[in-house]
Formats: sequence, structure tokens, C-alpha cells
Amino acid sequence: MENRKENFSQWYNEIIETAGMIDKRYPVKGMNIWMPYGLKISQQLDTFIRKYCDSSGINEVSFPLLITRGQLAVEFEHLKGFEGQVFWVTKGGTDQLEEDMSLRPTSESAMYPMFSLWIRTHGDLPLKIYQIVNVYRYETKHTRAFLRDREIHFFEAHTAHESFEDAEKEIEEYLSIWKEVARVMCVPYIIHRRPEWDKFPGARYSNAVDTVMPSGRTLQLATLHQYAENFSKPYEITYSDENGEKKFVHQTTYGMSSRLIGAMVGIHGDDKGLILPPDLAPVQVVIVPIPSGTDTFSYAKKIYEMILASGIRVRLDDRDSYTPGYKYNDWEMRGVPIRIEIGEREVGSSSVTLVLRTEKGRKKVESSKLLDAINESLNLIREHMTSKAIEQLGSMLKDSLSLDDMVKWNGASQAAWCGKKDCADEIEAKTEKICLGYRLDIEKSGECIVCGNHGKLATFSRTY
RNA sequence: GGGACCGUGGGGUAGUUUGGUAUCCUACCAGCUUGGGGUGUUGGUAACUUGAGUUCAAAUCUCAACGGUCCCA
Repeated sequence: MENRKENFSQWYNEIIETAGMIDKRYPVKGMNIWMPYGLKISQQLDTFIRKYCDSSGINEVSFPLLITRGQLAVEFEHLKGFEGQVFWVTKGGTDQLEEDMSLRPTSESAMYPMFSLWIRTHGDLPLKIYQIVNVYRYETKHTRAFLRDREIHFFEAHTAHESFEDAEKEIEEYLSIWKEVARVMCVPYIIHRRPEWDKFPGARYSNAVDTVMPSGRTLQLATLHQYAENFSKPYEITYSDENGEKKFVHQTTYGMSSRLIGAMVGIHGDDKGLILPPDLAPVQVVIVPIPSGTDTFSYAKKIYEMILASGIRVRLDDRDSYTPGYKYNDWEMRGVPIRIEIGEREVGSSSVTLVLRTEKGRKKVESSKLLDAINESLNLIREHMTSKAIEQLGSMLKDSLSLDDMVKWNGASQAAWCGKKDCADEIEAKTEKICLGYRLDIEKSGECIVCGNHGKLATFSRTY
């Protein structure tokens, strides 16, 4: 296993394959196979996302994959923002299609023509839907599993509202959903208002949730967009208000992707491999029996049944061809939060030995108190992971007082910025760091690090 | 968008400079052994990305495609 700190990129590439999350050998660039372990993690996360959306009154739908050229071209900025990274279907069988169709790069242009049919009156509003589907982007260079794929496992929520204010409230609501998602991932984050030139194509404004990877590059985890009437006008999504007046709806979107998985891998892992948050780990507890003269296996099986009955995701590693030591390393590499060792000592004393992935050392627990001990340990692991990740994020974010400071610092840099593109461009030219925008979760003003005019706290970094 | 490097059994590699018999580790299969931190041992299976070119002869040289990795905008 590569050293995570010194060679993060290689470590990352290696662990996602050896842990059995994906297989990168599929012969299409940027499209990988989700292997069972990786898929389970992703599905587990989707389950939480669905739960939070459903309880927030956003309903799941599923739109077709193909979008006609005509649909895509309705909103000019939107089309322009995506042209160059769209996959096109131009043939059906041997016939040229009358109209080319794109593999959705995102679903605005698929959904909004339908919105204009579905929405008639203010009684139809708000309309709130989401889907979890694959989207396609023709990245020509440097694909990277989970972080920059051509086929992307994607969550997108779309809402339509009567007023701008209602839409603004929805964006607040998105943020509370995000906080729940971040909590189960144990991933800390910072929030930005993206600069004008970097907002989503067609949006009024874009807010983004970012985090910092151990490599010092920032990673965008989620985006929350205010569209106002920018899409409802070209797509003619209107409703009649109480006075019978025709009005355009105000829209928002919320997007997340498998980058979340990449973030978890990168942020929590160590030189031994993955460390998975208890809520998302496909296996929360693994039992390793240690063969000996006495029958340790039946006892291990009993313990297994007991844990299983309590609803905890448990696995009994009864593989005969591997030694206990091999299994310890194997499950640690896969990031299983808790390991239970059962040998003749445990059988004799009616206990088990507990090992936490986030801690050194072993604990002996009486089998009668085991379930409580497991639940406590899972909580402890959540706390360990969260606090360590927060500390790590803090250490990757540094205030800079000059461009020289910024150049010297390998992580993300924070500085006051006046908001002008010229200044951001100069920072980028001299430091190779991109402007992520103003911090939305911290209010702080100061003199722009470039021009000295009034500015607010912003983040600059290399990005994924 | 520009540039560099790379592609050898399932994974990691030696061999490429100087063209000629493909190395080792790991994994896998069979057996014995072992088991509280990656058991040991014996035997076996398995590879030169693809296409075109140069040549008596190409993993090795040339060109292209595809794929991978990194750096710079």
C-alpha cells in the first residue's frame, strides 16, 4: 500500500481497486465497473439521500437518458456551457437519426419541457422532484475514478416555486439535507458562492459545498443553484397566480455525485487502507474466528447470530484458507469499523475481543454486554472520524496575507478578495490556485489581497 | 487547451539503450503443513494493448489508434 500522505494520488488509485470498490479495466475511458463492495457503499449513501429528500417533500422520478438536440438548445447559456462535453447519439441501427440526441449531461433540458406541461396554476406549486441516475460528460482528459468520470452516478433535485423568495427558502432546505448527508459521511466542508464566471450555465447564482483532500486540492461535493426565471422563460414554465395573472416560476437545483464516495475514501483513509463511516460501511462488524484445539467456530457463529438479529451489518469470516493475521489486514484495508476476534480464550471466558478501526489496542467484552459495546463503539468511531476529519480540513486551510504566502502553501488558501475577475486571474496566474468564491459560512471582510480594495473572505486552491 | 512519460500472465515488475531462448514477486489451481497480526513448502496454469511499417527476425526500432499516469495553462 502506498503512503497516503506522501503519494496521495497513487494511494487513492490503488486502494479503490484493492478494496474491491471498482474495477478500472473496462475498456472505455472514464467508465468503470462498480464492484459489489463499492456499489454497496454507494447504495447505502443513496438510501440516506432518498430518506432525507422524501421527508423534505421532494419526490423521486426517473427521466429518460436521451435528450434531443432541440431540447438541449432551448437555453443558450446552458447549451454553451455543456457543448464540447456532450456525448451524441447520431444513428439508430444503420440509419442516421433525423435529430441527434444527447446522453444527458444533466437533466434541466429533459425536465423543463415537462414542467411547462405539468405546471398550470399556483396550486401546482411548489413542484419538487429528484432523481438518482447516470449522467454523461465527455471529459477528454484526465479522468479519475469517482472524481472525474465520463459516466457519473448523479443525484439531482429540481424545484419550481411561485416566487424568488420561495426558491431561496428551498436552497436553505437543501442545505439542511446536505448537513444530514455530510453527517453520515463524517465529512467536514466549507461553503462558497461561486464567482460569476464559474456559476452553473444558466444559473442566477451557484452555491457550492467544497472540502479539501489530503493532496491539498479542493473537491466540490455539492452544488445548490438558484435559477430564478432564467430557465422558466425560455422553457415557458408559467402558472396562473391568485389573480389569474400568468407568471414565470422560480427554480432551483441541488446536485451531488459519486464524488462523495471519492471524498470519503480520501479524507478518512490511512496507510492501511479505507476507513468507512459506520452508517455507510457494507460490513460494520467482522468476526474473525481463530482456529485451535477447541471449537471456536460454533461460538463465533452464536455471536454472529446474536449481532445479526440486532440489525447490525455483521459478517463472519469463515474462510478456511486464510490465517487470522491475513484477515485482520484484509478487513482493515476494506475499512470495516469493528473487528471481533474469537479464539479459545474468548470461548473459555464467554467474551469477545473488540478492535476498532480508528483506534490502537484491543478491548475484552463479555458476550452479554456485546451489543451495547458495539453500538457505543460505532458511535465512538463516528466521533473519531468526524473530529479527525475536521482537524485535517483545518490543517489544509490557511490564511494568506500575500500571494507569496499562497504560492508557498500547498493546501487551500484563504484571503480577502474584492470580487473582480482581474484580481482572481492574477491570483491564478501567480499561484495556480483557482477562486472558489466567497465563503458563505463565514462572514469576514478585509482588503483584497491583490488590489487592496474592500473585499470579503474567499478561498483559492487547486481543484479536482 | 498545451506538453511529458508509460502500456509485458489477474495485479506489480525485469528485459527495450545494443532486434534473436521473456525474469522475479504476488495472485490463482492441486497437495501437505500452519493458524492470537499478511504461515511454510512442493508441483502446476498463466503475458509482450491493437493496427500498419522497417527487417531473415520486433516486447525491443518507426507511425497511428486506444488506454493509463503526471506536469503546465
